[in-house]
Amino acid sequence: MSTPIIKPQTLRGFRDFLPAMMIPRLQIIEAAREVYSQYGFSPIDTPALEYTEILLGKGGNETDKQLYRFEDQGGRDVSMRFDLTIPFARFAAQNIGVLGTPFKRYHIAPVWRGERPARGRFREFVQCDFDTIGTDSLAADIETILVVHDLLDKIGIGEFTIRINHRQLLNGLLEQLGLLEHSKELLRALDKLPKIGKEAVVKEMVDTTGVESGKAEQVLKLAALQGEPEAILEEARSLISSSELGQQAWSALQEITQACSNIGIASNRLSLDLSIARGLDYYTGLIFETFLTDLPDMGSISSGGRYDDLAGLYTKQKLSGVGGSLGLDRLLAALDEMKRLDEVATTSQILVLRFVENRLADYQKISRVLHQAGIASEVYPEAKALSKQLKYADRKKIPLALISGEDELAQNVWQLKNLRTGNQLTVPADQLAETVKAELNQL
RNA sequence: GUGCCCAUAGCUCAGCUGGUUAGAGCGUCGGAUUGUGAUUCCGAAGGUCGCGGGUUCGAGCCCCGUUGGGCACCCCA
Repeated sequence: MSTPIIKPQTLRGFRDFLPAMMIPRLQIIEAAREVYSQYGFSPIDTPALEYTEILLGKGGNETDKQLYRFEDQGGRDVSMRFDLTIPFARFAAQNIGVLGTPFKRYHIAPVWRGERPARGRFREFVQCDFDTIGTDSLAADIETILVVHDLLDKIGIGEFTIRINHRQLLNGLLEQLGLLEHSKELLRALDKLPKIGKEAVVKEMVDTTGVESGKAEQVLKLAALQGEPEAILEEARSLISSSELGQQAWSALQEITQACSNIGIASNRLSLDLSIARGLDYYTGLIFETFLTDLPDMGSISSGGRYDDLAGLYTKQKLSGVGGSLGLDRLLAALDEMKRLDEVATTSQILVLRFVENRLADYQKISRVLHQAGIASEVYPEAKALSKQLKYADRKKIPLALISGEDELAQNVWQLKNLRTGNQLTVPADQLAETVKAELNQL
């Protein structure tokens, strides 16, 4: 009787990452780090676990946040973070004294939510957040849009649209209509506009708040505006004219859209969409979501906005800010579906074949020479038939192979084979690194 | 958390109204080819039909539960 084996399985909504998925994953993280750094955001990290009271704050309950919550070995009530913003609020409250303002950070890390998994939705996923806190300047709002734009552009995910809106514009409208007290329900209904349509939204508004359907339709009138940002703003002007907050929001949106346009953001990539409401209640100003043109139903792959009191729960110091988040795993699910992921199974650029068994040292030595020249090289471990070794390179999609037996070793030359083209060159040892580099550049 | 659909070899799937030893393609491994891969040819391995229970003379197929996946609500990256 052998020992019964334990069924290997991962938890629902949790996943393994094979090299073919992990390599593009790291490429995106690398792209995000580059763009964030270029704009002056600094990296930080925080613990995966926090005191539950920190994460729950005042509003919201445990099931609302879909928390993984438990008691630790010391009897503390702890939970796994469900986003990076709340931990950042705690972090800022605790550390802003030594950091100073304005403070710009980025944070790339996994978060956990015990919600039902679906397409592009997992229980463990990585967010790539960036925020600027300690300034009310619209410069930071504009920069936030630029960062999202540059990052998605760099990743090469195809066409996308960043849809922006402003919380106070909606509130201004509600104020003018005398509906401010119902803003939460109304905004939640409004958020569903693209999905369920105008009539259903009006119905939900009436059902949940008891407002007259005529007023609900007026809310929709603003949200349903389509077209160029300038035109929409022009239309919206009169709808919020009696609200001071609304007018401020209006000016902010105008400044943001104009700045983006002047800076050179393509007009199809930034649109004003007054139906965007965002579920999260801490947003108070600019809000945005980003959709892929080819896969709009994947949901927003990057979203964020401005808040005027990030850390009010944890400190008396008022910290306003603006930021965004890129959903790495949702983005990867989209890339996967669009068949835009490279089929790469290794990072090696060249495979050194172990042709002659007792010449291993020569093969490892040349591999190190390549490493020192910045080339990713590996030596096949066994002196199997060359066809087997080449097949390994094939499967891993390694583009080059280095083949040398006794004859070449005696002459101090190497056979460099390009596995994509089948071409083969005889290269003297001292020219190998540069020849390999030249070959790689041509791929 | 509620409702619905799905689960057969590493992958994609076939398997008739429940009826003997469960199949294919691709992949893997070995060989044709002891100095050259992704083509071709030959051969092999690999499944307690997700798991547990029930109905039945008999279950991959029917019923219940459970785990995992998908879709719609909900929420969101």
